Amino acid sequence: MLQPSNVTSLAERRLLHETVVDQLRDLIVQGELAPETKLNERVLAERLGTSRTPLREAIKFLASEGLVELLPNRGAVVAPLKPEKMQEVFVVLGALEALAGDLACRNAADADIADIRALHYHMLAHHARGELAQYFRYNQQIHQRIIDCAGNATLAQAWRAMNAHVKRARYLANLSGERWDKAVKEHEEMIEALTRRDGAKLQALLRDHLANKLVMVMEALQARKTEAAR
Amino acid sequence: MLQPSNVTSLAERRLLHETVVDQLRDLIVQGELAPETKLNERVLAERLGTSRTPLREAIKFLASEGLVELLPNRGAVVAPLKPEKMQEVFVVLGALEALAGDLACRNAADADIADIRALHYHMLAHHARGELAQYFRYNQQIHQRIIDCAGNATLAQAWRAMNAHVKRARYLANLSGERWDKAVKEHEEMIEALTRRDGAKLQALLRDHLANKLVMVMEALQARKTEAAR
DNA sequence: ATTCGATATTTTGCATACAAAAATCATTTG
DNA sequence: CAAATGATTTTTGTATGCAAAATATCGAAT
Repeated sequence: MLQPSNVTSLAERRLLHETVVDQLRDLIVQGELAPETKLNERVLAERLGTSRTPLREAIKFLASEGLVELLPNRGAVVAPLKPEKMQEVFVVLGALEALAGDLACRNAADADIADIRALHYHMLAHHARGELAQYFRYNQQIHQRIIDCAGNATLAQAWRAMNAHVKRARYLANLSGERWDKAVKEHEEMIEALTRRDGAKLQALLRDHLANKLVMVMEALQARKTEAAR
Repeated sequence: MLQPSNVTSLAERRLLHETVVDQLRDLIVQGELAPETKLNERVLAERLGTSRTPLREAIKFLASEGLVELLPNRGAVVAPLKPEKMQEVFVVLGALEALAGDLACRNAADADIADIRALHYHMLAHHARGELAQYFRYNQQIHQRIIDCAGNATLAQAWRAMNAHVKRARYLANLSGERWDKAVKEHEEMIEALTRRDGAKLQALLRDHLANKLVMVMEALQARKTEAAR
């Protein structure tokens, strides 16, 4: 007889360290912990309901992802959100997404493409209603699904790490109507290329899409900077 | 008055945790700790001359790089060296190196290219003498330098993480004379393209070069597998 | 008032302690 | 003799302790 109650036994067992990693990553990506915030171990450990040891392990883990910076004998800070870093991240992310797009065109099942198309229509709906937060959610899901369709877990992991940095910048990108429309149009073309399984085209579209995204993020960062200077 | 003795103060101060990360990474990459070896904390800490705390932090750090796997409540093991994983890594590495090659052709200083060319000749010399270990050393240095010339620290870090996996497989790749000659020839063309600053060409060459490297690694893995099966 | 310096406090980095889980081993039982 | 069971040991995961480094505080001197 099968053991239906047992299927989750291994997956469920989460280490405190991992939940701390996820919580802390969320805090950073959501901007709850602003860039360059000092991570006080005692305070943070209390806030997350653990002791310093698992928290320190989590900090080391996130340091490897580049979300926090370690300062010898001075603890750790949330990684600064520098324009130069953003440029670098977008260049790498462009290469990874382009690769993923190409692979997805070869490997995706028809059902996967249908799913992505469905997500796309959801996104269109939220765009039409001007619902930015939900638009972003579906947008992220679409990109995530394209990566997953590439069928390369190593690529997916590298992408996630890079994308975390982009997500962090997202909350300060106030999409102007014009830019938003353009982004949607680009998505339209991407879905088309994916449906036609035109890898070369999708690759190019993803590159352009990310390049435009970078421009928006850079403008937002510039705006934040001038705002901070006044 | 200036404080000339102070210039190294910040850089020099290394955390025990970091030296442990480096030591442990080396042990894994060099194959001293074989794939799937269980990492006993007490034993390893003693071997590296520290306590369990910094060791555990190092393990978490390397887990993020994918060199060790965490097993809930069962510690950690050196990441297995699976053919599927290798394929994935090489695909991603191909995209990263191609990108780096393209960027290097734009951004490298003439002096950098001259340096790389010099490394290339060193490598040729060791190839001619059949000195495999030294050949590998210069080979790695050349690839590293190309990445560096791209002028993208984020790219460089992502590359290093991927490359660690490849390095790990290297020690079991018994270069046959024929394959070795071919690899050298490919390097010859790469240097040429870089000198001409032909980014598109270098990109393509790097892709092919890595694809061939993958074939060699896969054969070696296959050989090891059949050997283990007897 | 500002800067410097000594002292007190906090915080980090590492080691150790302790409880819970896993692994091992011996014993028993079918 | 193999499998199962239970006790024992080992190992992991987390908390805590302690020394060293960094930071803050306060007062004195220019």
